[in-house]
Amino acid sequence: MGSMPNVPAASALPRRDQIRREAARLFAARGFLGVGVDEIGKAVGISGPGLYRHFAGKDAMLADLLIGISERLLEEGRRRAGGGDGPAAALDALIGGHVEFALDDRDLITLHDRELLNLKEEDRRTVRRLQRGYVELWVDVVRQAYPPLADPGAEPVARAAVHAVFGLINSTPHSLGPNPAQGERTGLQRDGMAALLHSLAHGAFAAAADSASAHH
Amino acid sequence: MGSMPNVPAASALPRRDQIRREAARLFAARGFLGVGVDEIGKAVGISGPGLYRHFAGKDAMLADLLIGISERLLEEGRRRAGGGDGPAAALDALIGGHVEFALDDRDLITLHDRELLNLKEEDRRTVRRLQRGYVELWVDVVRQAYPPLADPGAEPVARAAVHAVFGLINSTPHSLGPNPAQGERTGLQRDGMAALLHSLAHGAFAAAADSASAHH
DNA sequence: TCCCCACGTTAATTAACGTTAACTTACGCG
DNA sequence: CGCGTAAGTTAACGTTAATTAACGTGGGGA
Repeated sequence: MGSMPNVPAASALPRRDQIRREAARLFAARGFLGVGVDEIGKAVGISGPGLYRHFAGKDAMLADLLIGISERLLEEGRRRAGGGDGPAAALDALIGGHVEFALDDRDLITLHDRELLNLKEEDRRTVRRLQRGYVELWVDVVRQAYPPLADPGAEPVARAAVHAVFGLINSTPHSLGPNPAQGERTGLQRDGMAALLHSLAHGAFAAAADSASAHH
Repeated sequence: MGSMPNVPAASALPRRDQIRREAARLFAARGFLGVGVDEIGKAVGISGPGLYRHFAGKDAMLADLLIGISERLLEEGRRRAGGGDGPAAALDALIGGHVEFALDDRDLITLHDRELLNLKEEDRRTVRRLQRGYVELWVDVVRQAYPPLADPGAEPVARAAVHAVFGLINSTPHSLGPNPAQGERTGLQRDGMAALLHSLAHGAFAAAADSASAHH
């Protein structure tokens, strides 16, 4: 217990992270219940129950992935929202961060709202608490950036708009083929898609603000 | 074979439709692989293998649901797009139809892009063909309604925007609680949500058009 | 040198699930 | 009246999957 001889340096990535990556890929491709532990094991070069040296079980892998991504989103969101260049810049930073995430960690984004129901109650509550915090962060920033949404009666509108924009940005897994290899498939490479999603998000929020100011 | 004595009229809904509804509800709540046939049976008042009198198997139920919804979407989409009052009205009608669908058939919308991977190859191809047709319909109408998107180079932008707007509208299952009982929970009842989603969709398309005209 | 522990392996256990078989019941029709 | 068929029932079968047990191995301190 008094030594830390752990400097892998060989396969560049600790076993645990390697398992995380492959599990995320497989879960995203065929669903949590659709992939067996043997399959995950084979993907990292060990076989089946060997995984239990690194994770308490299949459930624990999913929980680790979902909690991890939720924490990263919230943390990075807080960092970006606190950029201190005014609400408009903060919203821009939030959108940019979420878009980056959706484009670069497609597997996790997919799992994030697809496999919540396969978590045990406690982990599900943890993830939901983090998600709620992330949504609140966005709602606050959006309402500052678009004054019509700051009206107390417009709070549900702002919240719904935030959820809708998440759906919009998270739709990229469906828009691009399942392979992140080359980005040249249907036209529109990564950066173009990022810019477009950014515009769409802004357009949606602006429309929400118009809608709110017209309604009252 | 020469008689049609089938006028149920008792439970208002033929068994087959009752099974469809409960299966959709359960699949949406816990995932296709997460619910057993016994559970579906119990939900309709018969037990387990009795379902095999109405469907060839669990897979067949899912296939029926996904093909059914895809056909309905495409058919209704074509009807609405052909309203003949110009491209702007056509797009409006398309958006309205999809929003109605997302609000009134939440379970099916959820399954539609969540359980495609649990279909057998042939059924999956069928669903994808229908989905592709639906997307093409939208892309055509959007490009007519927003001239900057009609530029040949803007076709991928239009397509991506359509996918993103689907994600936006389909996000309603996450926005509302799991219970469609009363609509008064977080504020924003059904019609308000419908109007908001409509505005957001338009805002997103307008932004896509701006983006495309700025880029060229 | 020895031994401990991280990291694997294969075999066994247990539970669940989809599907089929065999059998029952009610009822519309010739 | 009698019979065929639609619609169920329960029991049994075969598979698959997650987890646990029991066992192996190799390398780094004391």
